[in-house]
Amino acid sequence: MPSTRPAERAAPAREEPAPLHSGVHAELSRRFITGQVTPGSSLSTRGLAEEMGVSQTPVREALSRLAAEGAVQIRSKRKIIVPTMTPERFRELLRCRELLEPEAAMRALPYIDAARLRRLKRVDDSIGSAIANGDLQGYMQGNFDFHFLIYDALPRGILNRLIEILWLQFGPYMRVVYGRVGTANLVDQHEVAINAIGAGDADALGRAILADIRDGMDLIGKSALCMLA
Amino acid sequence: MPSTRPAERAAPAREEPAPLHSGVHAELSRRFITGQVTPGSSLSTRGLAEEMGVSQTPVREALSRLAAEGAVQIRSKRKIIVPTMTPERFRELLRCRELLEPEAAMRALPYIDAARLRRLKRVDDSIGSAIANGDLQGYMQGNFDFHFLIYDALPRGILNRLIEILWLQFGPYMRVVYGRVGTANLVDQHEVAINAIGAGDADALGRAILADIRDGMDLIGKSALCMLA
DNA sequence: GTCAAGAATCTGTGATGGCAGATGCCGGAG
DNA sequence: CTCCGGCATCTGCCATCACAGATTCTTGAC
Repeated sequence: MPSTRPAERAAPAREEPAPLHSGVHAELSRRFITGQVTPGSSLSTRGLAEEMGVSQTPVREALSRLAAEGAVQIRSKRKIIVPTMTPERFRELLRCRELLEPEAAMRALPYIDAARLRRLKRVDDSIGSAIANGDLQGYMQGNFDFHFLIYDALPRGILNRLIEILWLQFGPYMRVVYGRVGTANLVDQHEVAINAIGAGDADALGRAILADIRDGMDLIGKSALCMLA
Repeated sequence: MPSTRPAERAAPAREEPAPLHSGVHAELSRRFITGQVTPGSSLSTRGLAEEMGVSQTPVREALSRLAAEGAVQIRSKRKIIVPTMTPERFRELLRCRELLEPEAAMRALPYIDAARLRRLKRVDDSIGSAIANGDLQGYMQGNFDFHFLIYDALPRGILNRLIEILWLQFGPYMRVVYGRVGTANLVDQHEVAINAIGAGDADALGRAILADIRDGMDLIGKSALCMLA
């Protein structure tokens, strides 16, 4: 099972029950990263509470965290909404990714061992089959797992946390873009990255990650034609 | 009857009371950024609630946000603490700042008008007098104001939000470092930055911000001698 | 039919109370 | 003196209720 838990890497060995708000936040994060929420839609504390079988209190706490992470905006008009998608915001998101992710990958490279590299290849395969099956959600989950399998080789990083925040905001947008232009024309930069890792070539790895992000940048250009709201 | 407009709320704009948790978060953020909390210390929801005259609920919500921002760690052992200071963490914080802040400054440069430049000079003066008076808290507040007066010229940025998160984690550490090595040997890169802004020289501005951060890096090196925990 | 007033509902927000685990203090046994 | 058992206290956590603004639906007037 791929790690779907973004932040909270707790609950290691002890049989200590994880706080409910932590579970709610993990579930919501998964939905955001896999694009199961659409920009502009609204969430409600009561609705989510009932859906997840908990009270409002842990849901509110989780939503507070998501608000701090920029995944949701809390309007004073008694509305909690997913930020609407604008080309400017999308572009800035990608530029921040360009700034952080190649650096994170290059730094993490020395810590990627053979086992992790095998897992990377396995995840990349699952991404391929997800694309073949038109499984958008599976593709996005795999894409997330792939990138963070690299970055998290260097553990406990502040840098990785920042990148995670970007992905939380990024997921809902990507969903929309993929829904418009499809995933067919995806060039697989992941294979290039895997080869760079195998060769221990940090610069090549950084370039591959950068190219992967730039591909997303191109997608928005292509989808900008039909994008108006 | 010429249907009276249901509301002519154009002019006065009825003031909407800000949520309590928002105020609590703002106050706590200020304390973190100005170094009024010490690494390793613990906070309690009830204590802060009583101190600020509110219930636990808004305090918990504010602390959730601060946890998402990395300013506090929420231990499952019924403790919520300010992260302890380690040289590695301090170094990574500074490296993330190096990555983001020069870029943010260079991007914001075209949006800095004369009025903002004047405010920058005024803040820089206040920093000088704070140093002269040994007012550490005033110095840190001024330093924060100075940097974000630059970055926020380009409004509503995701990048700025990431930088703010870094500063929230940075404040408690800086307090400790300054307390150890003092603020006497601070070279004022701010003046260099102001001149670069006046000249419209983006590269020079980026270099000045970078040098300002590197100075902090040097400080930790100097204080590493007496740093053990 | 149109449209506005009002009621029912839904929203985030905040306070309260209580649960269970962790901490600390204090006194008694050795 | 040391040690340790138990109780008082403090902790985060969560459910519940109440409140006020916003939204939606209904209803009644014209």
